[in-house]
Amino acid sequence: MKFEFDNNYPIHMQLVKYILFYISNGTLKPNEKLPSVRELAEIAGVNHNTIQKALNEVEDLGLIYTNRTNGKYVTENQDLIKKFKENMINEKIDQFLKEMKKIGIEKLKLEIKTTESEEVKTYEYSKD
Amino acid sequence: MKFEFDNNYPIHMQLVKYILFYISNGTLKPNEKLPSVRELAEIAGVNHNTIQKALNEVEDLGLIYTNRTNGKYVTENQDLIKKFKENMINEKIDQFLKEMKKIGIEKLKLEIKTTESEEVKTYEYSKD
Amino acid sequence: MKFEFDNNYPIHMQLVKYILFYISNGTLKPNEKLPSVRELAEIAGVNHNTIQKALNEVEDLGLIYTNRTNGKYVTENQDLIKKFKENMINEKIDQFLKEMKKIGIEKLKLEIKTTESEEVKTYEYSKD
Amino acid sequence: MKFEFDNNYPIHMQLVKYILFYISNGTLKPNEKLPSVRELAEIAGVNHNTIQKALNEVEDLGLIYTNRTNGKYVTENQDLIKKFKENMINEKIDQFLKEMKKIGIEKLKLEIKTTESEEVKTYEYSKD
DNA sequence: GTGGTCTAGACCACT
DNA sequence: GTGGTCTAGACCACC
Repeated sequence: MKFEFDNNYPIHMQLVKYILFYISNGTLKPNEKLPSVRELAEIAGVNHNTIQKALNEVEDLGLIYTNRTNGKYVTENQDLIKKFKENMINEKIDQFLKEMKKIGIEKLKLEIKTTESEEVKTYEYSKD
Repeated sequence: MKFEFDNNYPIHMQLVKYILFYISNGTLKPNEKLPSVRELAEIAGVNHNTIQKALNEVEDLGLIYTNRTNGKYVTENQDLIKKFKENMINEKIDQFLKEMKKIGIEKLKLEIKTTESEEVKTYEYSKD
Repeated sequence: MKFEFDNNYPIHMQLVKYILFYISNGTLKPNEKLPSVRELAEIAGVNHNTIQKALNEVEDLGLIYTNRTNGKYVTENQDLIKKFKENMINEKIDQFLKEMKKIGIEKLKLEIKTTESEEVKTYEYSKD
Repeated sequence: MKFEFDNNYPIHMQLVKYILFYISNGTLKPNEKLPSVRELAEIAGVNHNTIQKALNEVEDLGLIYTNRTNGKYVTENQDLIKKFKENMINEKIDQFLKEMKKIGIEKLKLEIKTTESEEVKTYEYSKD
Protein backbone atom coordinates (compact mmCIF):
# COMPACT_ATOMS: atom_id res chain seq x y z
CA MET A 1 0.00 0.00 0.00
CA LYS A 2 1.37 3.29 -1.14
CA PHE A 3 0.08 6.78 -0.68
CA GLU A 4 1.05 9.80 -2.70
CA PHE A 5 -0.67 13.07 -2.10
CA ASP A 6 -1.46 16.12 -4.10
CA ASN A 7 -1.13 18.88 -1.56
CA ASN A 8 -3.74 20.96 -3.32
CA TYR A 9 -6.50 18.56 -2.53
CA PRO A 10 -7.85 17.68 0.93
CA ILE A 11 -5.74 14.80 2.14
CA HIS A 12 -8.46 12.92 3.94
CA MET A 13 -10.41 12.78 0.67
CA GLN A 14 -7.41 11.39 -1.10
CA LEU A 15 -7.04 8.86 1.68
CA VAL A 16 -10.66 7.77 1.30
CA LYS A 17 -10.08 7.27 -2.40
CA TYR A 18 -6.94 5.24 -1.74
CA ILE A 19 -8.71 2.98 0.74
CA LEU A 20 -11.63 2.44 -1.60
CA PHE A 21 -9.16 1.73 -4.33
CA TYR A 22 -7.24 -0.81 -2.27
CA ILE A 23 -10.45 -2.53 -1.23
CA SER A 24 -11.69 -2.54 -4.82
CA ASN A 25 -8.61 -4.13 -6.31
CA GLY A 26 -8.20 -6.65 -3.55
CA THR A 27 -5.09 -5.26 -1.93
CA LEU A 28 -7.31 -5.16 1.12
CA LYS A 29 -9.38 -8.35 1.11
CA PRO A 30 -12.85 -8.95 2.60
CA ASN A 31 -12.65 -9.50 6.33
CA GLU A 32 -8.96 -8.53 6.42
CA LYS A 33 -7.79 -6.53 9.38
CA LEU A 34 -6.52 -3.08 8.56
CA PRO A 35 -3.19 -1.83 9.90
CA SER A 36 -3.68 0.28 13.00
CA VAL A 37 -4.46 3.95 12.65
CA ARG A 38 -1.00 4.79 13.95
CA GLU A 39 0.63 2.43 11.51
CA LEU A 40 -1.33 3.81 8.60
CA ALA A 41 -0.43 7.29 9.70
CA GLU A 42 3.21 6.36 9.49
CA ILE A 43 2.90 4.59 6.15
CA ALA A 44 1.05 7.52 4.65
CA GLY A 45 3.17 10.13 6.35
CA VAL A 46 0.22 12.07 7.70
CA ASN A 47 -1.22 12.82 11.09
CA HIS A 48 -3.25 10.05 12.72
CA ASN A 49 -6.22 12.40 13.05
CA THR A 50 -6.32 12.64 9.30
CA ILE A 51 -6.33 8.85 8.99
CA GLN A 52 -9.12 8.63 11.56
CA LYS A 53 -11.22 11.06 9.62
CA ALA A 54 -10.72 9.13 6.41
CA LEU A 55 -11.45 5.75 7.95
CA ASN A 56 -14.61 7.12 9.52
CA GLU A 57 -15.80 8.20 6.11
CA VAL A 58 -15.08 4.76 4.67
CA GLU A 59 -16.88 3.18 7.61
CA ASP A 60 -19.88 5.40 6.91
CA LEU A 61 -19.91 3.96 3.41
CA GLY A 62 -20.10 0.51 4.96
CA LEU A 63 -16.86 -0.80 3.52
CA ILE A 64 -15.06 -1.25 6.80
CA TYR A 65 -16.29 -1.89 10.31
CA THR A 66 -14.78 -1.39 13.70
CA ASN A 67 -14.30 -4.16 16.21
CA ARG A 68 -14.02 -2.03 19.29
CA THR A 69 -11.20 -3.76 21.02
CA ASN A 70 -9.63 -5.31 18.02
CA GLY A 71 -9.15 -2.84 15.24
CA LYS A 72 -10.84 -2.18 11.94
CA TYR A 73 -11.76 -4.75 9.32
CA VAL A 74 -12.79 -4.73 5.70
CA THR A 75 -16.45 -5.69 5.27
CA GLU A 76 -17.19 -9.27 4.28
CA ASN A 77 -20.02 -8.10 2.08
CA GLN A 78 -18.51 -8.87 -1.29
CA ASP A 79 -21.51 -7.59 -3.20
CA LEU A 80 -21.08 -4.19 -1.65
CA ILE A 81 -17.43 -4.18 -2.60
CA LYS A 82 -18.27 -5.21 -6.12
CA LYS A 83 -20.81 -2.43 -6.43
CA PHE A 84 -18.30 0.11 -5.22
CA LYS A 85 -15.69 -1.14 -7.58
CA GLU A 86 -18.03 -0.90 -10.55
CA ASN A 87 -19.03 2.54 -9.49
CA MET A 88 -15.43 3.65 -9.26
CA ILE A 89 -14.59 2.24 -12.65
CA ASN A 90 -17.58 3.89 -14.26
CA GLU A 91 -16.71 7.20 -12.72
CA LYS A 92 -13.15 7.02 -13.90
CA ILE A 93 -14.23 6.08 -17.40
CA ASP A 94 -16.81 8.83 -17.56
CA GLN A 95 -14.34 11.41 -16.40
CA PHE A 96 -11.74 10.22 -18.87
CA LEU A 97 -14.17 10.38 -21.77
CA LYS A 98 -15.38 13.80 -20.70
CA GLU A 99 -11.87 15.14 -20.57
CA MET A 100 -10.91 13.65 -23.90
CA LYS A 101 -13.91 15.35 -25.45
CA LYS A 102 -13.06 18.66 -23.85
CA ILE A 103 -9.50 18.42 -25.04
CA GLY A 104 -10.69 18.18 -28.61
CA ILE A 105 -10.17 14.50 -29.50
CA GLU A 106 -11.66 13.71 -32.90
CA LYS A 107 -12.55 10.08 -32.46
CA LEU A 108 -12.30 7.60 -29.64
CA LYS A 109 -13.25 4.00 -28.99
CA LEU A 110 -12.86 2.21 -25.70
CA GLU A 111 -13.56 -1.44 -24.87
CA ILE A 112 -13.38 -2.69 -21.33
CA LYS A 113 -13.87 -6.07 -19.71
CA THR A 114 -13.92 -6.28 -15.95
CA THR A 115 -13.20 -9.36 -13.90
CA GLU A 116 -16.69 -9.34 -12.49
CA SER A 117 -18.74 -9.69 -15.64
CA GLU A 118 -18.49 -11.51 -18.95
CA GLU A 119 -19.71 -8.50 -20.87
CA VAL A 120 -17.35 -6.21 -22.78
CA LYS A 121 -18.49 -2.63 -22.52
CA THR A 122 -17.84 -0.34 -25.47
CA TYR A 123 -17.68 3.43 -25.41
CA GLU A 124 -17.47 5.42 -28.62
CA TYR A 125 -17.19 9.08 -29.40
CA SER A 126 -16.85 10.98 -32.64
CA LYS A 127 -16.54 14.73 -32.96
CA ASP A 128 -19.42 15.23 -35.35
CA MET B 1 -16.67 29.38 -22.52
CA LYS B 2 -18.08 27.88 -19.37
CA PHE B 3 -16.58 27.31 -15.99
CA GLU B 4 -17.79 24.97 -13.28
CA PHE B 5 -15.85 24.48 -10.12
CA ASP B 6 -15.28 21.73 -7.64
CA ASN B 7 -15.04 23.50 -4.32
CA ASN B 8 -12.52 21.02 -2.97
CA TYR B 9 -9.87 22.13 -5.38
CA PRO B 10 -8.19 25.53 -5.72
CA ILE B 11 -10.16 27.54 -8.21
CA HIS B 12 -7.18 29.12 -9.89
CA MET B 13 -5.88 25.64 -10.76
CA GLN B 14 -9.19 24.62 -12.19
CA LEU B 15 -9.18 27.83 -14.18
CA VAL B 16 -5.75 26.99 -15.57
CA LYS B 17 -7.04 23.61 -16.69
CA TYR B 18 -10.06 25.20 -18.33
CA ILE B 19 -7.95 27.67 -20.24
CA LEU B 20 -5.59 24.92 -21.34
CA PHE B 21 -8.59 22.94 -22.52
CA TYR B 22 -10.00 25.90 -24.39
CA ILE B 23 -6.69 26.57 -26.08
CA SER B 24 -6.20 22.89 -26.86
CA ASN B 25 -9.58 22.33 -28.41
CA GLY B 26 -9.55 25.56 -30.38
CA THR B 27 -12.22 27.42 -28.45
CA LEU B 28 -9.44 29.97 -27.97
CA LYS B 29 -7.54 30.26 -31.23
CA PRO B 30 -3.90 31.27 -31.76
CA ASN B 31 -3.48 35.04 -31.50
CA GLU B 32 -7.03 35.51 -30.33
CA LYS B 33 -7.65 38.13 -27.70
CA LEU B 34 -8.92 36.79 -24.43
CA PRO B 35 -11.87 38.43 -22.71
CA SER B 36 -10.59 40.99 -20.24
CA VAL B 37 -9.58 39.82 -16.82
CA ARG B 38 -12.61 41.51 -15.30
CA GLU B 39 -14.91 40.03 -17.90
CA LEU B 40 -13.58 36.54 -17.33
CA ALA B 41 -14.02 37.09 -13.64
CA GLU B 42 -17.67 37.80 -14.24
CA ILE B 43 -18.13 34.89 -16.64
CA ALA B 44 -16.50 32.48 -14.21
CA GLY B 45 -18.16 34.03 -11.20
CA VAL B 46 -14.91 34.52 -9.35
CA ASN B 47 -12.81 37.44 -8.24
CA HIS B 48 -10.59 39.13 -10.81
CA ASN B 49 -7.52 38.38 -8.71
CA THR B 50 -8.21 34.70 -9.03
CA ILE B 51 -8.38 35.05 -12.80
CA GLN B 52 -5.13 37.03 -12.75
CA LYS B 53 -3.39 34.29 -10.83
CA ALA B 54 -4.62 31.62 -13.21
CA LEU B 55 -3.71 33.58 -16.33
CA ASN B 56 -0.27 34.30 -14.92
CA GLU B 57 0.28 30.59 -14.59
CA VAL B 58 -0.83 30.02 -18.16
CA GLU B 59 1.44 32.84 -19.27
CA ASP B 60 4.33 31.18 -17.45
CA LEU B 61 3.65 28.12 -19.58
CA GLY B 62 4.01 30.34 -22.63
CA LEU B 63 0.53 29.77 -23.97
CA ILE B 64 -0.70 33.33 -23.60
CA TYR B 65 1.04 36.67 -23.56
CA THR B 66 0.13 40.08 -22.23
CA ASN B 67 -0.09 43.29 -24.17
CA ARG B 68 -0.03 45.51 -21.16
CA THR B 69 -2.73 48.09 -21.66
CA ASN B 70 -4.37 46.15 -24.40
CA GLY B 71 -5.33 42.76 -23.18
CA LYS B 72 -4.10 39.20 -23.14
CA TYR B 73 -3.70 37.05 -26.20
CA VAL B 74 -3.28 33.40 -27.01
CA THR B 75 0.22 32.70 -28.30
CA GLU B 76 0.57 32.54 -32.06
CA ASN B 77 3.03 29.69 -31.66
CA GLN B 78 0.87 26.89 -32.99
CA ASP B 79 3.60 24.32 -32.54
CA LEU B 80 3.73 25.06 -28.85
CA ILE B 81 0.00 24.65 -28.59
CA LYS B 82 0.11 21.41 -30.52
CA LYS B 83 2.91 20.04 -28.36
CA PHE B 84 1.05 21.03 -25.26
CA LYS B 85 -2.12 19.37 -26.41
CA GLU B 86 -0.31 16.16 -27.29
CA ASN B 87 1.40 16.13 -23.94
CA MET B 88 -1.84 16.66 -22.13
CA ILE B 89 -3.54 13.87 -24.04
CA ASN B 90 -0.69 11.44 -23.48
CA GLU B 91 -0.58 12.17 -19.80
CA LYS B 92 -4.29 11.69 -19.37
CA ILE B 93 -4.22 8.44 -21.32
CA ASP B 94 -1.26 7.11 -19.37
CA GLN B 95 -2.85 7.96 -16.10
CA PHE B 96 -6.14 6.42 -17.12
CA LEU B 97 -4.52 3.19 -18.23
CA LYS B 98 -2.43 3.00 -15.09
CA GLU B 99 -5.47 3.41 -12.90
CA MET B 100 -7.51 0.89 -14.86
CA LYS B 101 -4.74 -1.65 -14.49
CA LYS B 102 -4.36 -1.04 -10.80
CA ILE B 103 -8.07 -1.28 -10.21
CA GLY B 104 -8.01 -4.74 -11.68
CA ILE B 105 -9.47 -4.39 -15.17
CA GLU B 106 -9.14 -7.64 -17.08
CA LYS B 107 -8.96 -6.41 -20.63
CA LEU B 108 -8.94 -3.01 -22.22
CA LYS B 109 -8.61 -1.58 -25.70
CA LEU B 110 -8.45 2.10 -26.52
CA GLU B 111 -8.33 3.73 -29.95
CA ILE B 112 -7.79 7.44 -30.30
CA LYS B 113 -7.63 9.77 -33.26
CA THR B 114 -6.63 13.38 -32.72
CA THR B 115 -7.40 16.26 -35.04
CA GLU B 116 -3.69 16.82 -35.60
CA SER B 117 -2.68 13.52 -37.13
CA GLU B 118 -4.17 10.94 -39.46
CA GLU B 119 -2.94 8.11 -37.35
CA VAL B 120 -5.18 6.22 -34.97
CA LYS B 121 -3.32 5.27 -31.83
CA THR B 122 -4.23 2.01 -30.16
CA TYR B 123 -3.60 1.04 -26.57
CA GLU B 124 -4.24 -2.48 -25.38
CA TYR B 125 -3.99 -4.22 -22.08
CA SER B 126 -4.80 -7.69 -20.94
CA LYS B 127 -4.37 -9.01 -17.43
CA ASP B 128 -2.24 -12.02 -18.32
CA MET C 1 16.17 41.34 8.01
CA LYS C 2 15.02 44.73 6.89
CA PHE C 3 12.84 45.81 4.04
CA GLU C 4 12.57 49.25 2.50
CA PHE C 5 10.46 49.85 -0.53
CA ASP C 6 10.50 52.16 -3.49
CA ASN C 7 6.87 52.91 -4.14
CA ASN C 8 7.41 53.15 -7.89
CA TYR C 9 8.17 49.49 -8.19
CA PRO C 10 5.97 46.49 -7.45
CA ILE C 11 6.55 45.51 -3.86
CA HIS C 12 6.47 41.80 -4.44
CA MET C 13 9.38 42.17 -6.89
CA GLN C 14 11.37 44.16 -4.40
CA LEU C 15 10.63 41.49 -1.83
CA VAL C 16 11.93 38.83 -4.19
CA LYS C 17 15.15 40.76 -4.57
CA TYR C 18 15.50 41.17 -0.83
CA ILE C 19 15.02 37.46 -0.23
CA LEU C 20 17.53 36.62 -2.93
CA PHE C 21 19.98 39.01 -1.31
CA TYR C 22 19.41 37.50 2.09
CA ILE C 23 19.92 34.01 0.78
CA SER C 24 22.98 35.06 -1.22
CA ASN C 25 24.75 36.80 1.62
CA GLY C 26 23.95 34.12 4.15
CA THR C 27 21.49 36.05 6.27
CA LEU C 28 19.19 33.18 5.42
CA LYS C 29 21.21 29.97 5.58
CA PRO C 30 20.62 26.71 3.72
CA ASN C 31 17.82 24.70 5.32
CA GLU C 32 16.92 27.53 7.65
CA LYS C 33 13.26 28.07 8.38
CA LEU C 34 11.89 31.37 7.17
CA PRO C 35 9.76 33.49 9.46
CA SER C 36 6.11 32.68 8.85
CA VAL C 37 4.35 34.42 6.01
CA ARG C 38 2.33 36.47 8.46
CA GLU C 39 5.39 37.38 10.46
CA LEU C 40 7.27 38.49 7.38
CA ALA C 41 4.24 40.51 6.41
CA GLU C 42 4.47 42.33 9.68
CA ILE C 43 8.23 42.79 9.49
CA ALA C 44 8.00 44.16 5.99
CA GLY C 45 4.88 46.15 6.72
CA VAL C 46 2.93 44.69 3.82
CA ASN C 47 -0.01 42.41 3.40
CA HIS C 48 0.54 38.68 3.78
CA ASN C 49 -0.71 38.08 0.26
CA THR C 50 2.09 40.20 -1.08
CA ILE C 51 4.60 38.11 0.84
CA GLN C 52 2.97 34.95 -0.47
CA LYS C 53 3.32 36.14 -4.03
CA ALA C 54 6.97 37.02 -3.54
CA LEU C 55 7.83 33.76 -1.81
CA ASN C 56 6.05 31.81 -4.53
CA GLU C 57 8.31 33.45 -7.07
CA VAL C 58 11.37 32.57 -5.03
CA GLU C 59 10.07 29.04 -4.69
CA ASP C 60 9.66 28.87 -8.46
CA LEU C 61 13.35 29.68 -8.68
CA GLY C 62 14.02 26.70 -6.46
CA LEU C 63 15.65 28.63 -3.65
CA ILE C 64 13.05 27.92 -1.00
CA TYR C 65 10.59 25.09 -0.50
CA THR C 66 7.37 24.75 1.41
CA ASN C 67 6.61 22.27 4.15
CA ARG C 68 2.90 22.73 4.02
CA THR C 69 1.73 23.00 7.56
CA ASN C 70 5.14 23.64 8.91
CA GLY C 71 6.64 26.63 7.25
CA LYS C 72 8.94 27.58 4.43
CA TYR C 73 12.62 26.72 4.29
CA VAL C 74 15.67 27.80 2.36
CA THR C 75 16.82 25.07 -0.01
CA GLU C 76 19.61 22.87 1.27
CA ASN C 77 21.10 22.80 -2.21
CA GLN C 78 24.14 24.95 -1.57
CA ASP C 79 25.35 24.58 -5.14
CA LEU C 80 22.16 26.12 -6.41
CA ILE C 81 22.53 29.02 -4.03
CA LYS C 82 26.14 29.50 -5.03
CA LYS C 83 25.29 29.42 -8.71
CA PHE C 84 22.51 31.88 -8.13
CA LYS C 85 24.74 34.23 -6.25
CA GLU C 86 27.43 34.11 -8.92
CA ASN C 87 24.89 34.76 -11.60
CA MET C 88 23.47 37.68 -9.74
CA ILE C 89 26.90 39.20 -9.18
CA ASN C 90 27.92 38.76 -12.79
CA GLU C 91 24.73 40.31 -14.05
CA LYS C 92 25.06 43.31 -11.80
CA ILE C 93 28.69 43.81 -12.76
CA ASP C 94 27.96 43.49 -16.46
CA GLN C 95 25.13 45.93 -16.25
CA PHE C 96 27.17 48.38 -14.25
CA LEU C 97 30.08 48.26 -16.68
CA LYS C 98 27.76 48.61 -19.66
CA GLU C 99 26.14 51.67 -18.15
CA MET C 100 29.45 53.24 -17.19
CA LYS C 101 30.70 52.80 -20.74
CA LYS C 102 27.58 54.24 -22.28
CA ILE C 103 27.61 57.21 -19.95
CA GLY C 104 31.06 58.09 -21.22
CA ILE C 105 33.47 57.03 -18.48
CA GLU C 106 37.05 57.39 -19.63
CA LYS C 107 38.76 54.73 -17.58
CA LEU C 108 37.57 52.17 -15.09
CA LYS C 109 39.09 49.36 -13.07
CA LEU C 110 37.15 47.00 -10.85
CA GLU C 111 38.51 44.26 -8.60
CA ILE C 112 36.18 41.88 -6.85
CA LYS C 113 36.71 39.01 -4.47
CA THR C 114 33.77 36.84 -3.49
CA THR C 115 33.53 34.68 -0.41
CA GLU C 116 33.25 31.58 -2.56
CA SER C 117 36.56 31.71 -4.41
CA GLU C 118 40.11 32.73 -3.69
CA GLU C 119 40.43 34.41 -7.02
CA VAL C 120 40.19 38.19 -7.41
CA LYS C 121 38.42 39.07 -10.62
CA THR C 122 39.51 42.21 -12.43
CA TYR C 123 37.52 44.18 -14.93
CA GLU C 124 39.14 47.00 -16.85
CA TYR C 125 37.92 49.46 -19.39
CA SER C 126 39.54 52.33 -21.16
CA LYS C 127 37.84 54.59 -23.66
CA ASP C 128 40.33 54.16 -26.46
CA MET D 1 18.72 56.55 -29.53
CA LYS D 2 17.16 53.39 -28.28
CA PHE D 3 14.53 52.80 -25.67
CA GLU D 4 13.86 49.56 -23.93
CA PHE D 5 11.32 49.44 -21.17
CA ASP D 6 10.75 47.38 -18.12
CA ASN D 7 6.99 47.14 -17.94
CA ASN D 8 7.06 46.96 -14.18
CA TYR D 9 8.35 50.44 -13.79
CA PRO D 10 6.54 53.68 -14.75
CA ILE D 11 7.45 54.29 -18.35
CA HIS D 12 7.66 58.07 -18.14
CA MET D 13 10.28 57.69 -15.41
CA GLN D 14 12.28 55.38 -17.57
CA LEU D 15 11.97 57.88 -20.40
CA VAL D 16 13.27 60.68 -18.18
CA LYS D 17 16.26 58.54 -17.30
CA TYR D 18 16.91 57.75 -20.93
CA ILE D 19 16.82 61.41 -21.93
CA LEU D 20 19.10 62.41 -19.09
CA PHE D 21 21.37 59.61 -20.10
CA TYR D 22 21.48 60.68 -23.74
CA ILE D 23 22.17 64.26 -22.76
CA SER D 24 24.87 63.18 -20.33
CA ASN D 25 26.80 61.06 -22.76
CA GLY D 26 26.49 63.54 -25.59
CA THR D 27 24.13 61.60 -27.81
CA LEU D 28 22.01 64.70 -27.46
CA LYS D 29 24.37 67.66 -27.65
CA PRO D 30 23.98 71.11 -26.07
CA ASN D 31 21.64 73.26 -28.13
CA GLU D 32 20.62 70.35 -30.32
CA LYS D 33 17.00 70.15 -31.38
CA LEU D 34 15.13 67.13 -30.08
CA PRO D 35 13.05 64.99 -32.40
CA SER D 36 9.39 65.97 -32.25
CA VAL D 37 7.20 64.49 -29.56
CA ARG D 38 5.42 62.43 -32.19
CA GLU D 39 8.67 61.17 -33.61
CA LEU D 40 9.98 60.23 -30.20
CA ALA D 41 6.72 58.50 -29.45
CA GLU D 42 7.20 56.38 -32.53
CA ILE D 43 10.88 55.66 -31.82
CA ALA D 44 10.10 54.66 -28.26
CA GLY D 45 6.92 52.84 -29.14
CA VAL D 46 4.85 54.59 -26.53
CA ASN D 47 1.97 57.02 -26.52
CA HIS D 48 2.87 60.67 -27.20
CA ASN D 49 1.26 61.73 -23.94
CA THR D 50 3.80 59.64 -22.13
CA ILE D 51 6.63 61.36 -24.04
CA GLN D 52 5.15 64.75 -23.21
CA LYS D 53 5.04 63.92 -19.55
CA ALA D 54 8.65 62.80 -19.58
CA LEU D 55 9.90 65.82 -21.51
CA ASN D 56 8.08 68.13 -19.16
CA GLU D 57 9.90 66.56 -16.25
CA VAL D 58 13.24 66.99 -18.00
CA GLU D 59 12.33 70.57 -18.79
CA ASP D 60 11.55 71.14 -15.12
CA LEU D 61 15.09 69.98 -14.39
CA GLY D 62 16.35 72.67 -16.76
CA LEU D 63 18.03 70.35 -19.21
CA ILE D 64 15.81 71.11 -22.16
CA TYR D 65 13.79 74.15 -23.11
CA THR D 66 10.87 74.70 -25.38
CA ASN D 67 10.92 77.09 -28.29
CA ARG D 68 7.23 77.49 -28.67
CA THR D 69 6.91 77.33 -32.41
CA ASN D 70 10.03 75.43 -33.06
CA GLY D 71 10.32 72.42 -30.87
CA LYS D 72 12.40 71.46 -27.91
CA TYR D 73 16.13 71.96 -27.50
CA VAL D 74 18.84 70.69 -25.20
CA THR D 75 20.10 73.43 -22.88
CA GLU D 76 23.30 75.14 -23.84
CA ASN D 77 24.32 75.31 -20.18
CA GLN D 78 27.17 72.84 -20.27
CA ASP D 79 27.91 73.23 -16.58
CA LEU D 80 24.43 72.10 -15.74
CA ILE D 81 24.81 69.09 -17.99
CA LYS D 82 28.14 68.29 -16.42
CA LYS D 83 26.65 68.50 -12.95
CA PHE D 84 23.83 66.17 -13.92
CA LYS D 85 26.21 63.74 -15.47
CA GLU D 86 28.37 63.62 -12.35
CA ASN D 87 25.31 63.18 -10.24
CA MET D 88 24.13 60.31 -12.38
CA ILE D 89 27.49 58.61 -12.27
CA ASN D 90 27.73 58.96 -8.51
CA GLU D 91 24.27 57.56 -8.03
CA LYS D 92 24.98 54.58 -10.20
CA ILE D 93 28.25 53.91 -8.42
CA ASP D 94 26.67 54.22 -5.00
CA GLN D 95 23.88 51.90 -5.92
CA PHE D 96 26.28 49.39 -7.39
CA LEU D 97 28.45 49.38 -4.29
CA LYS D 98 25.44 49.12 -2.04
CA GLU D 99 24.16 46.12 -3.93
CA MET D 100 27.52 44.41 -4.00
CA LYS D 101 27.72 44.79 -0.24
CA LYS D 102 24.22 43.44 0.24
CA ILE D 103 24.98 40.48 -1.97
CA GLY D 104 27.84 39.51 0.29
CA ILE D 105 30.95 40.46 -1.69
CA GLU D 106 34.07 40.03 0.41
CA LYS D 107 36.32 42.67 -1.07
CA LEU D 108 35.93 45.24 -3.77
CA LYS D 109 38.01 47.99 -5.29
CA LEU D 110 36.80 50.39 -7.96
CA GLU D 111 38.77 53.10 -9.75
CA ILE D 112 37.04 55.52 -12.06
CA LYS D 113 38.22 58.38 -14.21
CA THR D 114 35.65 60.56 -15.90
CA THR D 115 36.19 62.68 -18.96
CA GLU D 116 35.45 65.84 -17.01
CA SER D 117 38.16 65.69 -14.39
CA GLU D 118 41.78 64.62 -14.10
CA GLU D 119 41.20 62.94 -10.81
CA VAL D 120 40.82 59.17 -10.45
CA LYS D 121 38.26 58.31 -7.83
CA THR D 122 38.79 55.16 -5.80
CA TYR D 123 36.16 53.23 -3.89
CA GLU D 124 37.08 50.37 -1.61
CA TYR D 125 35.13 47.95 0.48
CA SER D 126 36.13 45.03 2.62
CA LYS D 127 33.79 42.78 4.57
CA ASP D 128 35.45 43.22 7.93
C1' DG E 1 -0.04 28.44 14.43
C1' DT E 2 1.40 26.93 9.63
C1' DG E 3 0.60 27.82 4.51
C1' DG E 4 -3.03 28.60 1.01
C1' DT E 5 -7.07 30.61 -1.10
C1' DC E 6 -10.54 33.82 -2.10
C1' DT E 7 -13.27 38.16 -2.07
C1' DA E 8 -14.33 42.95 -2.19
C1' DG E 9 -12.76 46.99 -3.04
C1' DA E 10 -9.41 50.43 -4.01
C1' DC E 11 -5.81 52.74 -6.77
C1' DC E 12 -2.24 53.13 -10.54
C1' DA E 13 -0.12 53.51 -15.32
C1' DC E 14 -1.11 53.70 -19.89
C1' DT E 15 -4.26 53.99 -24.31
C1' DG F 1 -11.26 50.31 -20.39
C1' DT F 2 -6.88 47.49 -20.21
C1' DG F 3 -3.71 44.85 -16.96
C1' DG F 4 -1.44 45.09 -12.43
C1' DT F 5 -0.96 45.72 -7.51
C1' DC F 6 -2.17 45.97 -2.85
C1' DT F 7 -4.94 45.70 1.45
C1' DA F 8 -8.04 43.96 4.84
C1' DG F 9 -10.31 40.43 6.23
C1' DA F 10 -12.19 35.93 6.07
C1' DC F 11 -12.05 30.86 5.85
C1' DC F 12 -9.83 26.18 5.08
C1' DA F 13 -6.77 22.00 5.83
C1' DC F 14 -3.49 20.21 8.66
C1' DC F 15 -0.42 19.87 13.02
